[in-house]
Parts: sequence; C-alpha cells; structure tokens
Amino acid sequence: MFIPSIGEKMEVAQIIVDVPLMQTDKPFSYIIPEELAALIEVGMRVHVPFGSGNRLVQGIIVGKEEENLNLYEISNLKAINEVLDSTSVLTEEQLWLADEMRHRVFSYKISCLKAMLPSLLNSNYDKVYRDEAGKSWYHSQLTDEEKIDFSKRVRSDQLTVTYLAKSKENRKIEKYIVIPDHKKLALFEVEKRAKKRAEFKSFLLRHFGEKIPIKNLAFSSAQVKFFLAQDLIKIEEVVVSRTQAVFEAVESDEPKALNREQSSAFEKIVREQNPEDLKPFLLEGITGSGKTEVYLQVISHFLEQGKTALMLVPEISLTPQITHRFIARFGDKVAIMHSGLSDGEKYDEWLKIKSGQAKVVVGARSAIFSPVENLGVIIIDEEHESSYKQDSSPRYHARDIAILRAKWHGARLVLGSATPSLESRARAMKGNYELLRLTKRANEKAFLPDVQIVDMRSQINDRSANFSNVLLEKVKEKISKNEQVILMLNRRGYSSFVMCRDCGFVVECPNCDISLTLHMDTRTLNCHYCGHVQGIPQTCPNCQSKKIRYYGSGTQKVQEELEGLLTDVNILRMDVDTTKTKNAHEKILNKFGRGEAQILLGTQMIAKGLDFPNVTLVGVINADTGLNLPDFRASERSFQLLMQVAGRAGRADKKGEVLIQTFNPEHYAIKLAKEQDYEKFYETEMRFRRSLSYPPYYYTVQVMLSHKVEEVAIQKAYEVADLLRHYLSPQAKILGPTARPIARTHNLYHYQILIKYRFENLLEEALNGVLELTQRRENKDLRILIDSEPQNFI
DNA sequence: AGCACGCCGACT
DNA sequence: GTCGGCGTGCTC
Repeated sequence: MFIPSIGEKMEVAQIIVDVPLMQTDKPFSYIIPEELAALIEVGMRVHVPFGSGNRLVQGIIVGKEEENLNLYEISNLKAINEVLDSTSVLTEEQLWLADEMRHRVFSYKISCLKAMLPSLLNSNYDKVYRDEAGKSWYHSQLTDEEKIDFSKRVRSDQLTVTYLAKSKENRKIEKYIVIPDHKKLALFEVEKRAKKRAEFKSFLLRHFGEKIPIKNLAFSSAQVKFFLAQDLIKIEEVVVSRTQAVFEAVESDEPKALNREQSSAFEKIVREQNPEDLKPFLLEGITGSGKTEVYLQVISHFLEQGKTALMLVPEISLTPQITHRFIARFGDKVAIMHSGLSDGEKYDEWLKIKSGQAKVVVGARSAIFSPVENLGVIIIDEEHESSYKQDSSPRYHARDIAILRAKWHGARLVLGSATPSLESRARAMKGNYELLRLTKRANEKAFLPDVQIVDMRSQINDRSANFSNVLLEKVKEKISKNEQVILMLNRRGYSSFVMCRDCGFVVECPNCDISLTLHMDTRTLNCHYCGHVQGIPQTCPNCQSKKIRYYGSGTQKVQEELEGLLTDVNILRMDVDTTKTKNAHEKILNKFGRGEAQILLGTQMIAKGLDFPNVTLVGVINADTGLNLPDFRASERSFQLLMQVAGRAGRADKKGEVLIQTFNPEHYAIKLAKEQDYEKFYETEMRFRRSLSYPPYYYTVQVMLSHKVEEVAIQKAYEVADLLRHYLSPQAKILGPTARPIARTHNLYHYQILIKYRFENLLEEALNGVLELTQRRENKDLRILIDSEPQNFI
C-alpha cells in the first residue's frame, strides 16, 4: 500500500468501480500517488485494488480533490494502481448524463457510464499464481479442477497470487517497408546464388521513396527479415482506421431544392432562438415527403456554423442506402455507429468522434452517447420506433437522453416520423413540442399508393394458407410486366416451432415455458430466452410418430409455398436467418435493386427506408398477427408498420399498389392504415388510451420479480405491491401482480406489477425501497427489475 | 462478484 | 486434535 507522509495535503480521487452491484454503487476514495498526480483527470479510466484480496478492477474517476487527511483516513485509503488513459474518455457532459440517467433507469452508475464507452475500453481480468521456484500459471488457462487445487495451495501458502487487469483497447496497424538510403541499398552485393534476394533488391530499388505495404508482398518474410538485419530497409507502422473503406465508394451529392413545406420546416428549425425557449420539434411528414433532405440541410446549416450533428435512425433501417446519403453529402466528416460493426470498428469510429474529426454522427440507439462536442442539432428519425428504448439494463430511452443533451448544448432536437408515437404527438398538441408538418410528396410526380384490404375470411383458399387469389393474381400481373414486388410477413407472434402432426406435440424448452424456435442454418432448436440448444427430433418425443413438421421460419415456409404456386420466379428472402452474416442485408438489397429477383419476401426489416423505383406492389401477408397481442401498443404498432410498408410502393413515377391481407378488416388500425389517415388514428387511439388510463395520459412503470420457487415469487410480488400502495397516492393505479406472459425462463418464475400514475412525488423513493428488498438476506434469490416506461409487454 | 473470516463435521 | 465445507459480510 502507498504510505504518504503525514500532515501533507494529498490528492484523493472519487472512483466508480466496475462492480455492478447495489452494495458497490457509490464512489470510492483512492489516493492519487504523487507520480500520477499530474496525469490524472476526471473521466479517465484507472485500475484500482479492490476488496480484501486487492484484486484489480477498472474504475472511472468521477471526482478529484486535494484534501487534508488525518492518519486514520490515510491508513484506510488505498492508492490508484495504474492510469489507462492519457486524456479523459468521458466528458464532463457524459458524467452529468450518467448522473441524470442514474435515477431514471434503476441501474448502476457504472452501467450508465459503460453505456457511453466502446466495449474495447473494458478491461480483461486475470490472476497469476507463482510458486517458490518462480514458475507461474494464469488462472484463466487452468481447468476447473486445477482452479480448485490452486486455490487450496494459495491458502496453504504454497503459491502467491497477483492480480492482472488489462484494457482491451487495440488499434489496427499496417506495416510498410521504407528504404532509408538508396545508395547503400544499391551498393549492397547480393550473393550470386541468392536469386530471390536479387529480385527483392531490384524490386525495392524500383520502389524507392514509396511506402511499400508489407501486406500482399510478393516476397517472403524471410527476405524482409534479411534486408532488415542488414539495415537496408526499415519497417514503419501506421495506425489505420478499420472503417475507412466505406467512404471511398460513395459519390458526393448536392443539396436538393426544398419545396415550400420543407423550407418552412427548415427555417423554423434553424431560426435564432434563446436557448431557454428551445423546444423539441416534431417533424411529421408522410412517406416520401422529403424529411431526410430537411435533415441533411439542417445539419449542413449547423456545420457551417462550426457546430456538429447527431442523427439517430432505428437499427434495422441503418442500411447502406441511408448511410450513403449522409456520406455522399458530408464525406469523411461522418461517423457511422451501429451494431453490425465489430468491436474494433466501433472503437475506431468512436476515436474519430472523440478526436473531433467526425462532425456528423449517424447511428442507432447507443450513438446518442457519442462524445461529440459543440452539438448544433440532434435528429431522431422514425422517432416512434420502440427500439430507441433499450430493453436491458440500463433501460434508457434515446429520446430522453437527447432531450438532456440538447439542453446541455443549447442544441435543436428534431423528432421525425410519418406516424409519431402517441406520446410525442400528444406533447406536440400540448405545446411541449413544436409541430412541423410535411403533407406533400417531395417528388410531385409520385402517386400516393392505392391501398386495398383483402378480407381473408372470405378468401379461404384450399391451394394456399397464406395467399389469397387476389394477391396471387396481382403478383403474377406485376411480374409479367417486369415490375417488382415486396411481400411482408409480420413476424410478431409468428415464430417457427416444431410440431407433431399426429398428436400436436410441440417441443418446449426444459427451463422455460416456451416452445423452442427452429434455426434452419444450424439445424437446431434454440430457446430465445435462456439460450438452450438441442437437436431437431426425427420422431415425435410424445407419440413416436414420424410426421414431425417444421419450417425454418415463417418466411421460409411462405417462400416454399410461393414457389409452389408460381413457376419461374426468383424470390429473395430477408429475415433473421438470411441476414446473420456481415453485410448480408446489403447484399440482398443490392441483388433486388439490380433486378435479380422479382420478389423480395421479408419480415419487418423490409418496411424501413427502402426505396426501389421498380416496386409497384407491396403485399402484407398477415396484417393481424401483431394486433391481438397482450400489449396496449399493439394497435399503434400495427398501424405504424402498415403505413410504413405501404410507403414502399410507388416511390417513383409508377403508380404503386398495396394489398393488406387480414382476418380483421374492420379493425380501426387496419382501416385507417388503408386510408393513410394518421390524424383519425391518433384521435381514435387517444380515446382508447384515455378510457383505459394508458400512456400518454398516464406514465407507466413495470416491476418484475423472479424467483426459482413460484410461491415465493408470488408472495414477494404481493409484498412489493403492498409496499407501493403504502408509498403512492390513491390516484396511482397498481395492476397485478400477474404472471408474465412467459411465466418461466431460466428456471425462474416471473411475476410483474404495472404502476400507472400521473403525479407521484414519492415514486422514486418507493421504487428504490423495492430494490432495497433484494438486499435482505432472506431475499438473496429474489431478482427485481424495474422498467420505467416499458415498451414491450411480451 | 470475489474474497476472507468463521464456525461446525469427518478424518490423519 | 485439524482440514476444509460453505454461510455471512465487506469492499475506499
């Protein structure tokens, strides 16, 4: 331990350690050793000894002061072991965001902080055992038996332990050969028999003055080694970005003229305003109304003022089509952040943002935390998408973070959608957001699609379970005219499973009350909750029948069916199975764009942002599978999806048609999607939400409890509900406890409580009280999760 | 989490 | 008598 001299002032750092637990969810004080004092700043990562064994853990410095400590305090502090950064990885703003987030998301401070950093900045931990002879072993490389044996030998003092911690951070380096001295190389005499050396020498002389990449060199590494040993060449290492390639392939593009509505929206967004008066803008624009062009020009405007921009799009629509538009306009000022990147690529993009090189960040949810400075505008496109809410801890909503960041920077916040969430639209109606509307298609030649509903109840088709004759005929017609078709299968509530046709037996997960999902690519049955994997049975485990039927996915089944119904047709399938590999998404869309297939068949992911001029028919195979789910947003989601997919037809100068197959033709979500009437939908849905006290009239919080013994889970859930009733006002509505829709996963039983409320001063206190329950010894097997404004109830 | 301390059962 | 099992409590 570091022992400073007494009576001196010394620097002490407040550190949040990487141990996500309630007991350790607070800053710990550490002495800053004198030799590190000049290097350490708030927002840096460090390694610190932690716990009785002094194992090393990563920590983040959140505060630093000079203090006069007495002997007692000094002897109770440990010292920082290592500093991992030369400059802060977290900005003052991000530390503030983490504070703000902390009491909304019911997660740990360290989890909030880590959400803002690329995962390569996490540390790997290991232990080294050493015997008296100095021989050493790494803990991570031992077998389970050895681990037990080694820990015994540690206790009997035969071995000593040291702790290791290492940041995972790495960069891609390319090596080049450079020739320092032409004359020296030219005069160097190669032995006569060494033909390869002579060849290499003349090759080098021809390339004098260049940096010769060592990659793909036609000469062996032995050759390089030899010339290196003779001091004739040098190796130069250059750090390269792992994500650069994308930018080179994109042609640049110029701003387009805005129509009157677009320029009015533009002017309102960029107009000078007092930072205190700034309100978020809700940009409501029908598909094809040119929202993206408005975004691009708003971003340009702020770039010209020397500011930066942050643009969020939903993960699934972060397609090359969208990102290319930003790269085409802003070139290498753009950084792209999405889950398809490797950890290394994400880190490189992060560096590009952190260094200030990137002025425009385009990314999915987590990009909201990008360390961009001097923000001029934040844009959230398709703001109604539920994927902006993270569904694991920390359960933040990107929109809430955006509001905080916009406030911090005095930046504009633009929420854009053709079908805004009811929450946002209601806030706009109350005047909390400023509503801007685009009601006309930007390309005036483009027609609004003609939407037709097909009542499947009167279309009982013995040839096909999925296709009505109307849809089938339309598909044939379009194909015969050399036009293209998009078919969408609503996969919500439509997963693939293995079922016995004789006895109806469905293979279920042994740990969870849910049927296993078939994965055709790996030929396995997987549980989507606990990760259990097993083979596909050849005979029914229940009745031994061989008539066990399966399809890889809903889409695969539909594809096979369609191929049986139509001859000589190419179908491209796009779903979770076919887009698993890197860039698979892009490849499928490019193929379709080149006209290599007449039909693109896919799940929701084809509904977003695609723009193919030759597509004149969009068919929705099953509009209602999402409609009857036990979720109060089911109608809203269905309506939004149908509106969006309808927008895929007739994007250019050909008239588009949309066919929606449904068993619920009278349902308002479907009827109003046909009429493309958001306004009416908003009114209808708001009435429903009001009568049942759901958002946006009420706020919601979901409390989930899990325990391996069902009775205990139930009993504790009632205990929690009572506790909540005690704290909250009679106006708060506490629903439940009820069993979760999937009542058992991971061999745990899940119960939930839903709180609906309007004004509750004690809510945060009450919920923290609920979390405190898990700290009691008798509740050590009880898990409690709190989700504020949950997006998914299934 | 992960590590140490501490209090009870089956062994040299 | 002690070795080692895991219940309990703490981490600057």
